[in-house]
Amino acid sequence: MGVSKQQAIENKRSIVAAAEKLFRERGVAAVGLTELTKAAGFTQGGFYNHFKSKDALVAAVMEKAMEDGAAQLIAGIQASKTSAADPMKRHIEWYLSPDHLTNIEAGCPLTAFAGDVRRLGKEARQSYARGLRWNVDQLANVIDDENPQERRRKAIALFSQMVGSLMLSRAVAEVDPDFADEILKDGRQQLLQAIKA
Amino acid sequence: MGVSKQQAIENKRSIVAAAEKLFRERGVAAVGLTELTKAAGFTQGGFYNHFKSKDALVAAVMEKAMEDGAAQLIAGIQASKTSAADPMKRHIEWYLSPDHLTNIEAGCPLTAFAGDVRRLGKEARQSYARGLRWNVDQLANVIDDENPQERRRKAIALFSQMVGSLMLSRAVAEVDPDFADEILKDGRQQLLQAIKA
DNA sequence: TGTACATCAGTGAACGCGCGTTCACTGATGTAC
DNA sequence: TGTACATCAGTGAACGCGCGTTCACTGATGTAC
Repeated sequence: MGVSKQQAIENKRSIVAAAEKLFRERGVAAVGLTELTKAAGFTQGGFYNHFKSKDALVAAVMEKAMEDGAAQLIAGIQASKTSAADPMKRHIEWYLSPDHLTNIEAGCPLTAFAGDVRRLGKEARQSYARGLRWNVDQLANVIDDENPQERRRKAIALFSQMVGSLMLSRAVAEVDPDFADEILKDGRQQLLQAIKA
Repeated sequence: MGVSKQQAIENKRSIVAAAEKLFRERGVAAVGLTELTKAAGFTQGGFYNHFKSKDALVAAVMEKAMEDGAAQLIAGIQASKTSAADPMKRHIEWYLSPDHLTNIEAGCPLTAFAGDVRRLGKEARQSYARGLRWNVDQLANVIDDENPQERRRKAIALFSQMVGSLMLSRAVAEVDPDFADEILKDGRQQLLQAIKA
């Protein structure tokens, strides 16, 4: 009650941030606005000063998640350049790491929302599709092949396998951790082998 | 009201069948028991004559989905044997077909529930993990390699890519059908190439 | 084989609860003079 | 620079609604004699 415009903008941001974490971890449908605004440090009523509906928040969250994912990918590629490492190798090793397996909240949004996105609002689905297109484009740029079409094909297949390995590993992580490890390790090994050939 | 034991068993089955369709399509959290029992042709109250909770139904649905998926896979492999086709090739072509893309209700349960399973009850998660293990075992059996360990490794990587391609394709199918097609086609092409090498 | 009665699948109203959303209110911020 | 007032982010109670679950009930099925 009585808050500077600057503070209001930061508050809106913290609602989006809290929502992103909760949506990734527990699913969009399972998280209510009361819980969500409380996690951001507010009461439910103020929510509608920032968003016209839960759906609008979902769209904002997806947009932000895609931006964060993009920034993460660029940072990884840049770091590889300065350290003279193979960016694709580095990316695969991070993507299929035990760390990324556990860290859904801050990991790749394309895997985190892969299951939910079909059921979200149109705006969120469009953000997701745009994010995926962008991701594939970036990967294609660092793939070792002189044919651009072939680079794109490889990028799509590579990324599909990364997403599939991570999703399946996460799916069984709690009840069958050994199997989860095996899936992750195997995906890493096969992909690293594939980019050498 | 007043129903033969035989009929009661069939009614329970139709609750599970209706639930499976709805859960696959819309997600477990988003489907209520009232809607669900109505879809099966009953009123909500009778539900608890068959299951002690929604969670128990979810477990039964997952169990049934895994059995159906297993039967589907076996039938596919058998059909390949009698027609002298390569079972893996046939499987990939079916898995990454436009038909399977659309038909979530009757398609592979491992992809259909890949996003949701982490958030379901323990029994359901265990069924899923068991189903995935079984699926990998079956695929390993039809892979062309004399080393059993290598067969298993290839099976895991292959299936991960199938799941990833199908998930991503489905994720963007509604808002970007061209891209969805590209993902599916590309996955198919790359996988068919991989099993030849 | 026919009758009397217990069983129990299915009905539909009701329970407390949390959902998304609305609203009258508050009070510090930010503006106009 | 100081005062008066409009703005609007945040509060917290309330809305109708559907959730998962419970319950008293019904009546055909299935059993005991």
